[in-house]
Amino acid sequence: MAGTTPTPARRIGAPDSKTRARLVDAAEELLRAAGYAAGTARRVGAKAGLKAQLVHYYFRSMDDLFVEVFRRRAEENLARVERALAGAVSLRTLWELNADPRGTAFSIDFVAMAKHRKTIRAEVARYAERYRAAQLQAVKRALAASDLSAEELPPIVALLLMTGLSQVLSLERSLGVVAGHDETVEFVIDLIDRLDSGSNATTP
Amino acid sequence: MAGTTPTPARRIGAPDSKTRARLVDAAEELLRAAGYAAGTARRVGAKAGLKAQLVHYYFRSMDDLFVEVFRRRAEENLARVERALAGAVSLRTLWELNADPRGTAFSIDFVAMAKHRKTIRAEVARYAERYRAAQLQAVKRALAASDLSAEELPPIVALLLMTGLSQVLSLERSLGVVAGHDETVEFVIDLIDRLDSGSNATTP
DNA sequence: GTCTATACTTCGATAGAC
DNA sequence: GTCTATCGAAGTATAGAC
Repeated sequence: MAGTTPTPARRIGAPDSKTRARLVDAAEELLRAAGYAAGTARRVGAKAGLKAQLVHYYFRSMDDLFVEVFRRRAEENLARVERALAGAVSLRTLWELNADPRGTAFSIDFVAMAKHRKTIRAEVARYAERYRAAQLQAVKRALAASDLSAEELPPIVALLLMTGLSQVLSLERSLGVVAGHDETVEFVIDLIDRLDSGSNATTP
Repeated sequence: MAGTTPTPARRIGAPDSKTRARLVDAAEELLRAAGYAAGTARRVGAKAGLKAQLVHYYFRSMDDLFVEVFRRRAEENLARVERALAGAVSLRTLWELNADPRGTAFSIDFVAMAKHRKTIRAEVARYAERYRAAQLQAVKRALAASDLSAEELPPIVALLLMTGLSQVLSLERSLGVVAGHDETVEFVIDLIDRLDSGSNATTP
């Protein structure tokens, strides 16, 4: 994984430069507000109040910049989630972490990008795996505290259902399609609470 | 809804032109293979073996072309689904329709586009609503045939869970992240089959 | 009705000035 | 170590030739 860059022909700015950080900020804001098609060096520069060429001084390519944007947000997100899941945790907490729009909304563009740019795909996949692993541990613990056995509801199934649901809700919301959302969320939270409190006798 | 175009300043080619259809084909193929960032007039033209300028003769803008690509595929999909859901239908059939990658894989790019281009968003949202409505009818009928009441599992909840799950599976698959997928699919299909056959006594 | 020559804007990237 | 002047390629769109 370390021999990917053949010979760095061009000089690249210091990783801890303040200017560099400003560019990453600007790029993130731009991607969030206007999607990845708007992620051009010129626009990033303009947004940061800097010359566009600086982008290419601090980043070998636009993809490198995008990866940096993603990585910074991803690490922050992971840290937040791992912190929240450190101790004993309820399914309710997990649900709310997943429903937090900070992750999803903005990552749709990255998933779209990931489909055809391998450096980005690698980054997104690595993050997805770490995120999944952290959550799975928490789901396992939460379900162990309920009176549902792992055969009745395997943790990975519960997790994928929750993840899928919050993703589809967030995605539809971004389209303005929200029919049935409230009802569904209410139902699921109710179900989750019953599992958390350890009595699921009548639950389908 | 009909007065959107102020004054068509430029001449536009006939909607039933054979050349036009070739361009739509090329664009669809390109989007599928290389994502929406590759959807440029020059590339579409090249792929179709035609001059790039023809794209602008047949479509007022690139967005118009994308809308056309989406609409054509969406209508085809809807027809296919409505046909499949016409008669009595099982949850299993519904699940398999949803899991069909023909829809999802390629629509991620459109959802990403939709977030920031309003003509595309309108088209995608309209499709999402029609698709949802068709499926919801089918879920209602399928669940009515099971021995689960609408309070125990509201149709919209079942539908959003299924949709979310197949979306998240497809999305992760595109990243190469597939841990737990097989197990989850097996579990869900098993659950679905039990519901379809009308005996869910022991189901969580 | 169909296509092309052309305009002009914006792109990523680099070589070289400070 | 930091930034800028500049390049060639690629982008959308139109006006006008067939």
